[in-house]
Amino acid sequence: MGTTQLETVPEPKYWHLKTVLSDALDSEFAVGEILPNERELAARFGVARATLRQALEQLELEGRLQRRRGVGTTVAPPRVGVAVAPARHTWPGASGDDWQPVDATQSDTVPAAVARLLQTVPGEQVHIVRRTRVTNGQPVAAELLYVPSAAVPGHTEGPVRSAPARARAVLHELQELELEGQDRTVELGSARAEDARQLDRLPGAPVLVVTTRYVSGGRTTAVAVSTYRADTCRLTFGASDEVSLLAG
Amino acid sequence: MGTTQLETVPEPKYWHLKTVLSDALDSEFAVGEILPNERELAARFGVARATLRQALEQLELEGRLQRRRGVGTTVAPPRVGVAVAPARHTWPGASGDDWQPVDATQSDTVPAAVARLLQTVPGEQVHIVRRTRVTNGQPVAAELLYVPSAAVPGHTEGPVRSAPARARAVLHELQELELEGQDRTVELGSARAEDARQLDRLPGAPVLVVTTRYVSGGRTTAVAVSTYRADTCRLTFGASDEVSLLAG
DNA sequence: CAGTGGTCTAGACCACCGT
DNA sequence: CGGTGGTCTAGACCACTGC
Repeated sequence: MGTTQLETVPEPKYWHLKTVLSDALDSEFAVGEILPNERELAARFGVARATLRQALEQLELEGRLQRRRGVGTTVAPPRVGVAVAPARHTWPGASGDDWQPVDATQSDTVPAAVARLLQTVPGEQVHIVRRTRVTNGQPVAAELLYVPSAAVPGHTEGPVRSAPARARAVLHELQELELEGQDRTVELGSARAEDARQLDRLPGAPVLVVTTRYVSGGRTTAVAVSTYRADTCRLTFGASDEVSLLAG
Repeated sequence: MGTTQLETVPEPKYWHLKTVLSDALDSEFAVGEILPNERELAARFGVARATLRQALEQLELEGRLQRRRGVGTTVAPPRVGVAVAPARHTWPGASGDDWQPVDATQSDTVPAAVARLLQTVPGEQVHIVRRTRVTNGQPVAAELLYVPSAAVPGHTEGPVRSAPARARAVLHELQELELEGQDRTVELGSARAEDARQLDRLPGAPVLVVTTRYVSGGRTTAVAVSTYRADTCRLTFGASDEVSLLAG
């Protein structure tokens, strides 16, 4: 450094910091390694802690770092590729998907965006199935699946069952229907408090929200809203995961 | 409030603020309307400006707000649905896509991730085509398309052409090849300086990075890295856009 | 308990936009 | 030029983790 005369177009400090840290991560740190704490890093770079944190936040957003309160900041492993669109259209809960049913409830109020997709009227009963997706032992996604009760009029009123069993019952009924099509949207969101808990993140953490519409009998029969951890996930669409192809 | 006994788990102020602001946006503001400036809002809510900004940042991330330096904070329109995966596989630059070629260069160095996908060796020449995607007059995405020069050995050495013409030449050559397949990944990233300029955002702005692999002749023939504005875009995959279906 | 990251404050200055 | 959002500082306290 010395007498820095540079910065004709002053680059924000945190931006420059991010670059420096990023290079250091590539060359001097191994995955899982713990970085010095924020106060020390800030001192080492001669900036306020808030500025240092701005750089760390960006790197975390890009999946380079992982920070945990009370523990420290570690170097994150490369993002996991998670398959979102299987080769053939299938209902959620079809054999082979790696989602785990959590529970199921019934409600007559759903988010406005979901009601619009399902074309339900206010007050109409809808099953809400919660599921989790786990990859390599890490939770990567939480899902809420909305199915109008009218679409699956099965005899689910049997004896009291466990929460996962109720979820499985709804999913099982879906398989009976003919799936005519599906489409998806992906957008950025922030984790609601409940999702955050499931994903082992703080509320507000960045997530990729995948909304899937399932079409059967000429109408939207189910809507799944899946929230994936944006810091650790790379969503894959199409033929196959990059890794498996390169291995071939 | 009064003597708030609630909050056994105290909710952060900025989180609560975000909720309050979000509700206010729904009920009291119209799209495009300008909010009071940050200093005034902070005073009105009795918090430091930094705290207020934390809430605004989240709302901007979710596409509810739009902030511009020197101008102010406005209520954002709903996110635009942009089709990412067409019904049939096509090469980039096929007639009908709404990308605009910007320029094309040749280089022997590409990002490591791209080189891995293309299986190019260091030093191998690769065409790099820049394109922009514009929807409703707003730039929504910037793209870098990488094509190994060996894959398109056409006679592009003709007379000097304009930058867009060079780009079109490469794209045109691609159409001649048979496209055998493609797959995509979507992940969260932050805008590089150059992308940020094209997208009319500040560097580091959150973007959705779509990486498309085009397969021809049994190998990866092209890789497109498209960065979409995460604040304004909702990527759509599959049959069709939600809007067009609901309209039917 | 000590140490970590997360939240919050009250200020300052800068870069940018429109008038 | 005045007003906006963007950056930065130097502190403080809190919530969580692990020993």
